[in-house]
Amino acid sequence: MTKGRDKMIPGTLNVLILKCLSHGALHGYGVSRWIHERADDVLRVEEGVLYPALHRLERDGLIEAEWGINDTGRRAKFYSLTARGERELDAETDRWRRRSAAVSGLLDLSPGN
Amino acid sequence: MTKGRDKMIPGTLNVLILKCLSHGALHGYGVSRWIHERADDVLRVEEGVLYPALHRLERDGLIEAEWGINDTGRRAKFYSLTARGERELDAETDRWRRRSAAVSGLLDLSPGN
DNA sequence: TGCGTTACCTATGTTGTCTAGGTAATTACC
DNA sequence: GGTAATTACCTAGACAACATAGGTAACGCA
Repeated sequence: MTKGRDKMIPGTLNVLILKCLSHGALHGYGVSRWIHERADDVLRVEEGVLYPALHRLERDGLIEAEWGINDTGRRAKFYSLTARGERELDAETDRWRRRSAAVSGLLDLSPGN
Repeated sequence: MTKGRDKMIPGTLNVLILKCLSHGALHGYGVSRWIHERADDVLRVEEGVLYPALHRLERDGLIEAEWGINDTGRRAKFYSLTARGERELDAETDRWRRRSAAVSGLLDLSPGN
């Protein structure tokens, strides 16, 4: 139905952001590139989706932001995981594994049941 | 975050319904049970979610409905896949595999990258 | 000077899910 | 005979999230 490049699986963006930040603090633009590059172009986060998501996660206390300077001396807002964010990452990762396995299991059923 | 029983992964309900109907015509209530039982209680479709989804799929020409009688002589609306629905099932299944593999791949990355 | 990239942001529309109802017929139980 | 559970269908309203389409600004480079 959706033509062209793939976007996100709804409901997976938060956990992907948390996962990305578990490797260290990073700014929004970097998160977007991280997801896109490591997913081999299969997933892409539009900026109009990413920034609101970062703000929600910050509002919910799962990540926290701090203005800083990147490698090239440019100012950027660096996000990092809070303790709650780490716990949430673990919980949501488990949740994803359980549920995606269930979906894949159903889709793998052969026509004869 | 979400307590108790799991619900759907957003965006997967349509393809699961199509998959279910690929085993033969079935009424809405049966689709709901099929998903719930085969997913070992990991996924559950509430009726308030299922019926609107069936109506959307019918509106989009992916399934078609016909009133009939079930095993126990009770009247029920049986849904079956159209040709377009079958093609859509294949396309969406591929799409799911590609994207869920990407998500799982990211979540499986070890902390050191 | 102008383009591309990095970096951030918001607004609006649309869709989909969640919750919470409601109807009606049949079956099972007390 | 009454009532509860099950099967089977449906809608309405709220909310969250994604898609799209904008916009700002600073920097590097040709």
